[in-house]
Amino acid sequence: MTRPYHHGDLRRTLLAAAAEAITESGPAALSLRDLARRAGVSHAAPAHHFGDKAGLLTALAAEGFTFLADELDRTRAAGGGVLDAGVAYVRFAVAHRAHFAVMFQPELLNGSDPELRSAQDRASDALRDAVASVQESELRGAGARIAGLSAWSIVHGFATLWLGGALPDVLGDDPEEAARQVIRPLFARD
Amino acid sequence: MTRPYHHGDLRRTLLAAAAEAITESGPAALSLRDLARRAGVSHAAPAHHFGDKAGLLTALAAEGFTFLADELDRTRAAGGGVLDAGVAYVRFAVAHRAHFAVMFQPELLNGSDPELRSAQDRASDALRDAVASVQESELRGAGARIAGLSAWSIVHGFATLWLGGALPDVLGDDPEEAARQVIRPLFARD
DNA sequence: TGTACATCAGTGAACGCGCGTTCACTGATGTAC
DNA sequence: TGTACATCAGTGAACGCGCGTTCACTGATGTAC
Repeated sequence: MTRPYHHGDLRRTLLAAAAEAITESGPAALSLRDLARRAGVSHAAPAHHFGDKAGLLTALAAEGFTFLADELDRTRAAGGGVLDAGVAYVRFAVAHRAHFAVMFQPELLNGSDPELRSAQDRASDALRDAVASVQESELRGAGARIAGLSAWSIVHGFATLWLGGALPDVLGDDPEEAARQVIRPLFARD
Repeated sequence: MTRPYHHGDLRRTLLAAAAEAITESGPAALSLRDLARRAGVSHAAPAHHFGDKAGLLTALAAEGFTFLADELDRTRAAGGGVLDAGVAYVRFAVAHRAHFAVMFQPELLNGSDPELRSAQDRASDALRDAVASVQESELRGAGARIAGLSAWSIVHGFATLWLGGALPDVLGDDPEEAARQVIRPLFARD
């Protein structure tokens, strides 16, 4: 009946609570005490797992890069092309907006954290693989390296603007469908 | 010799201090008391001008949209095309990264502020004008509306990734030159 | 199967700090006459 | 040119609050024998 002394999986629970809190009001408003409250645990507990706020956000960002890599790998395994990878990127950003909000803000993170580093590496490998499938002709003679950055820029920009509510209503409610339309001009053959 | 009682242009000074503080450590770390310290003014003074933190960030965002519109208008007046407008967008983001960091985070702002609204309108008019100059053929048959969103997405994404330090060193030090390379595949004719 | 002990997760009281907000005030500026 | 007065920008003391951090502690778990 009563709550057991040991939580069991507090680290995971705190990360989930952090994602929830960030989704509600952004990373700025996050406090460790608030997370403890959400997790139903004493306010000093989070420090045991993450040390401080940057530690927690770093763990969240690492988790985000892992999720992103998973999503891209899955798309690739299913035989998807670059366009599908782009849509997968947007799907990830929308599904995990809290993670996404934190992943590219280095000032909030411990950039040297090994777990973060390795998750980032996995994600950038997956991105590179996705882009490697573009035919030279599809990007009008841009080198493969630049092609990849163009693709990354357009999907990242779309996701950011979508999440910021900056895009017009014409695009409809479905972010994946909207993304496909907006991204296509970069890739479509004539 | 001694500081005069009236500051003279405190509002402007506070906005500049805010931009400086945000550039250093992001919007999360911003406090009105810190701004007052930077401006050499009593800690209660900022409230006179902005009410609260959201008010100040809203004013900053409005200023940002105005700067962006100015930059785009200038480019257009100089006879630049879409590609140049894209580069101008990136130039703006890099030159005013604090403004840029705040402009697309609606949860930090008073979305209904009339000054903000009108600055946003000016910027989106300028964006629309820039995109209107794209030839249909240049975007492979995408409608003009979609074309504009593709262009906006790619430059916004590039700027965000550049500022987040996420892009590889291959691109060099000059953001405008790098932007031109990365954006070009969306527009270049075969 | 039982006991002892080390380890570790989480507690809860205490602390000092920086914050936003309020409020009666004071100093400067501009305008009316 | 001079005086009175309204207006407004900025002051500074006071307040209560939520925060992160510390620390001695306690309860649970796992392992050695």
